Amino acid sequence: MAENGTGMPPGHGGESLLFLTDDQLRRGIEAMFFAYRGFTADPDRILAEHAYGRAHHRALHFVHRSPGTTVNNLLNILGVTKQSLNRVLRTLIEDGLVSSKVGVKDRRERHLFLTDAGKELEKVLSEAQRKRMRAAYREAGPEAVAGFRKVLLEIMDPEMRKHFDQLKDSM
Amino acid sequence: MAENGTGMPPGHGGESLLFLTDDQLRRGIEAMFFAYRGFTADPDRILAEHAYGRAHHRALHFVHRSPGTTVNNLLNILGVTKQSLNRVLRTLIEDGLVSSKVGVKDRRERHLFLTDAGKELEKVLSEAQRKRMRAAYREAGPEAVAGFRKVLLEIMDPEMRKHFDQLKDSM
DNA sequence: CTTGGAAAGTCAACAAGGCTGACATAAACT
DNA sequence: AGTTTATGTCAGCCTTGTTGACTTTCCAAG
Repeated sequence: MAENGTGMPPGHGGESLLFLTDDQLRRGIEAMFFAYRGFTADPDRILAEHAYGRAHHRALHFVHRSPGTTVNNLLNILGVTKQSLNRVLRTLIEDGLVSSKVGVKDRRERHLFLTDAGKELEKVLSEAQRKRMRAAYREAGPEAVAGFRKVLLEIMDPEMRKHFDQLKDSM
Repeated sequence: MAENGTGMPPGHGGESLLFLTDDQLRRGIEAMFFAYRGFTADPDRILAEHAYGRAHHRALHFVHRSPGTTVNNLLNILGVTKQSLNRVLRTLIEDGLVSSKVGVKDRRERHLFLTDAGKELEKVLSEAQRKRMRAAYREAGPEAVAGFRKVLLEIMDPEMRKHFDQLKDSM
């Protein structure tokens, strides 16, 4: 036992592989768990006031991010079934936060946009979330932030990484 | 408009606050979202084979981490209601993965332990999760990992941070 | 010693948000 | 004309969260 997870005996590897020990990895896993709770806490509180959930927030975020995106594209980004997404999208459309427009080139497709009310809520939600991230970034400093981003990129599934990189273009 | 989120006009602040722009923060938020999906993907697959969910994984993790912990302590760490936790705990106990022992000092309390079967499953789950984290850490390098941990700490709610730090002691 | 209250468990009911399967429609492609 | 694709919708199921009400056990303070 006393497995260090590096596949090498402890004490070997001159480049100091101590950050790859099982204990260090376990701490990172726990940090991700606790941090994600904080990450979603502020938007969750606001959403609850509007009788919405995290699923609505995600839809608002990505429609805001890629105005005119199709339902299918959103499906791939969010990684849920169309039935799940549709339920959320339908309420957002009914409530006048999202508008759905038939495609011009391919009229089977629906292109999604935020209405003014949708932009309003998205802004409130994202500003609450950014506020916490901004404070965290400021405390941690630019180099820590660079490392943070670097590790997160590596944790992603390749397909999710692809979506993440594609969003970059429209920034 | 063109709000940069720093509360300062763009171009000011000699210490390069570019990493605090709203766009940078938004990228960080998206990275967290996509990365968390990857973070949970491997355990989720294994759990599905056993007809368990993420809630079972969390319970197994923290009971493993703090053997003999009480239900109440677990409640605080996980941040759910006792009814939610109880449902999960009950199935784990019925399935012989967790054992619950009446406290000696305070006999109202139940102290939770993993059985051999519970330790087995916890190991499979955590090794799957660590495998991905290990690869990510290795790719990103020790300095990035330090930054990653630093930012995650800052994102946590103070109360969650407290729990996180308390776990450290028993490591 | 009695009683108040904390810790834990249980039952019931409900909601969000995942899932599958089946089916409809419209439009594009071959 | 027939097939595939994009979308929407209905029905039903599961997990995991919630609230509220109630019981049992048992420590501890009056």
